[in-house]
Amino acid sequence: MIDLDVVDRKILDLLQEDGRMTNAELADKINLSPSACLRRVRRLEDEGVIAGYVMLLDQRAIGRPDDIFIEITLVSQSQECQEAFERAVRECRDIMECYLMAGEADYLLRVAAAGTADYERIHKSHLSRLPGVSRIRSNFALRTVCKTTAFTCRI
Amino acid sequence: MIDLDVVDRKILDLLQEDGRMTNAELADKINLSPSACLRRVRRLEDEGVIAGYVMLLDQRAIGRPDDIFIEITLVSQSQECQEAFERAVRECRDIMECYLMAGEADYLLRVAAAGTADYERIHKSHLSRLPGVSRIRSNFALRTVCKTTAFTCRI
DNA sequence: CCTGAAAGGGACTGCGA
DNA sequence: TCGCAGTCCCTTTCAGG
Repeated sequence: MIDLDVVDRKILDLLQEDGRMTNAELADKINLSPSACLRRVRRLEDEGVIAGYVMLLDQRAIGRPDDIFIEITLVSQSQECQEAFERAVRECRDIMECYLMAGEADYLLRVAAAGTADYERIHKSHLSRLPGVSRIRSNFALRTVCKTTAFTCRI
Repeated sequence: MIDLDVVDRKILDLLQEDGRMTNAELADKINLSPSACLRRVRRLEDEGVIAGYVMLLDQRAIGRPDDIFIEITLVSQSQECQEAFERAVRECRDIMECYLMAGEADYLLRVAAAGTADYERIHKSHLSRLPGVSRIRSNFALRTVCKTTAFTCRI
């Protein structure tokens, strides 16, 4: 576990909000010279604190506004069964997230779809064909209340 | 709904993978001049296709490796009840996502915690104090099988 | 750990096609 | 739309404290 000082936290907060902020602007906001600022950012990247930088698409604008959460139960929790299922999940580009769960269902998935008709297609051609599935339960999200990729770096 | 040509899709694919790629490198990869490339990126930003650029933190490295999915049922689905609940949710920095759901539970939340003890703290001091809650059901994720912020721009 | 200087490269704009 | 060319700013490294 890496320890982060106040300046590191400020850097992380700012870059979580704007991943393309220039080093010069970042340095200015934390009152540090650009070279010192860059060295800290590189250190955070090298240490693995910073996982990466990404562009986010607007789900609506690209025509996939709907989120569906899917609980999946497997016929068996054997290692082979899980591995086969997970391999297939990772290859399906409609599945945005997948978690192995404690509790009732074995897996929780999030799929992004273009309405119910598109979800039916995804269900038919992908989800129902995932190996070792015994039960699928789909839950539609009506609206996203909030969503963030940013963690609060408590100072 | 905006129509995106093949070049736009390539731009979106590349920037979703690396949000800090320089315009010069991006232009090179799509075989376009930097000025033409930059113009397209700006158009995609202005049109709202690109929602933004963010840095991603490694949940493990910052000491919050655990994801908990929480189904919440309200005492009433009246508009006031929903609004009060959602306002409180948006102010809680431990809640990473919240969706209004169709189906059994009213809301689905994701919380990032530092182990079960930390989740107990979050549950006690935040979740159980959210207004109008009748039932809370917590589901721990044992492992993240896959997770992406990137949509496939089918070419 | 920091600052500052210097070189090299990128971002952005205006113009002609 | 594109590409080109010019200007300005940023990135990055290195020397020195």
